[in-house]
Amino acid sequence: MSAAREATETETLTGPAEDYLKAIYAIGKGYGPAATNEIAQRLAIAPASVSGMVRRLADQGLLSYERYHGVKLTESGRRAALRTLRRHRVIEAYLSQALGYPWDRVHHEAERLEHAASDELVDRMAATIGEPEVDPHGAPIPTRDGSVDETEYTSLADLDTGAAGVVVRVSDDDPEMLRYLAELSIVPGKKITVKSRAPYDGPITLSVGRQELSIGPALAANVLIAPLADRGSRRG
Amino acid sequence: MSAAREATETETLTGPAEDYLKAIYAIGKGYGPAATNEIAQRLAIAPASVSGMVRRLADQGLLSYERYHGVKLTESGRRAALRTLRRHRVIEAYLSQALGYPWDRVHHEAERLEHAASDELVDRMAATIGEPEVDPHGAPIPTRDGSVDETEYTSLADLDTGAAGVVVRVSDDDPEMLRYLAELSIVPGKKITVKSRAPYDGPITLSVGRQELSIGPALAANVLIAPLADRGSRRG
DNA sequence: GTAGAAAGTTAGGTCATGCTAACTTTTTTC
DNA sequence: GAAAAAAGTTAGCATGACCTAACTTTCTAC
Repeated sequence: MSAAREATETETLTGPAEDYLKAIYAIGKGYGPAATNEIAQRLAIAPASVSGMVRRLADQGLLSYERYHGVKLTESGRRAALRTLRRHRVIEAYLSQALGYPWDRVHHEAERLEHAASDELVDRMAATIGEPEVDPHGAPIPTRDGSVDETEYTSLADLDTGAAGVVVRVSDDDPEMLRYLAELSIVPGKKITVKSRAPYDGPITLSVGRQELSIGPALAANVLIAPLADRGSRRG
Repeated sequence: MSAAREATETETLTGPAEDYLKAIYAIGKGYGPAATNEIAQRLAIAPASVSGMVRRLADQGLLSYERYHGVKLTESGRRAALRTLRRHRVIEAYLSQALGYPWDRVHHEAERLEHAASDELVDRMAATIGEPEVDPHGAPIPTRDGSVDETEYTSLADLDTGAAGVVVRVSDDDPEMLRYLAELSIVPGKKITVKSRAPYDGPITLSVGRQELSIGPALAANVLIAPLADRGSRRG
């Protein structure tokens, strides 16, 4: 409706603008709407600040915006978000694999580098470590041409008692949590079975490898699982 | 004299501020004064813009400044400049050695990354490629604790006819020039002998390896040489 | 269906970084 | 040593990105 300027595609985005697009992408899972407050919270800024930036991004044709209602990425905004996401995740993977960066700190470093690294650098990094498909936390890396695996996984907090699955992804932004998860060896690729769940948001008891352990639901919510069919899984 | 705020050292500098410090360092070779116009020219901004930033940097105790006269880095400013310079050059070396980046483009990429990369990342890069002492253009890399090789070399434009020397360093910021120099194999480490010099800023004829070639003085000025003692150098 | 809560916006301010135009100071030149 | 040139500065403006405070709109609950 509004006369949004045609996005010139080559137009270079500022660091903060890229951060907004990433946040909006994350909230709406690529397509859905994002609320002002939620964007503000994710970026740790005041809601009032979001209104201004959102207008600028809308002017650039990166998102559609109607006052007092949420924003949605346009196709061009989605592509821009995915470019940044690709950078971020390739950088994370590279730092981890090529430079031995600890997995709890790659996110922080990548947050700054993603705005400075050229596409060529990111592509060279990806090539050097063998075109990875996921980052160190299991998040899928968008391809150069902007496609991503958008599979939605169940969180460990929602897995039924007795169910088993493989950890596919964990939240990436809390170093302390990441260190704890690594300690429990809850890392992408690990098989997990839910042994029991205490009621009233009580602890969830798991078996991971040959260990048995309990974690709170808040932590479990940060672990995404690809469920395994129950029947036939005789090997524990 | 002026009540400069004590530099808190950990205070984080903005990208532009780091660029100013680098420029001032380069102009004054670490210690000398830098003129407003020269800073402006190097950073490709208007002289009027320099006055403002210079005041801010002086307030932060990074440089000493007296109106209408040049600026000089303070000890703290010099350290900050060297930190940035170390980042820049380590990144250049890393891009070149670890990622196969062409030497004419590492400068441009490093210009942006140097403001985003953490010290930890830079140190890991340096360690990974074996703690290099120079960048791909031959510029010395400052150490972690802020010392640099400050040897001043003669430019190829100033070398006498008949004199020989080894290329130690070339300018890093003009990709086209770098490609041309590489073509002529005028690269750090190469031995060069000045065969003749045409008068009135005419071409300089060199022997490089088993080739003989002529270059203009403008290009020669961008090549720094460590002279070799003439006598005894029987092997050409 | 209206009152209060929640969400979102505008108004007005700040800071860093740049700009141009007009002015001042310093340097150079004869 | 005075006039012209060069160098440097201030004044005033713009932009991006943030802030708080005050206001408006929308949603929720009864």
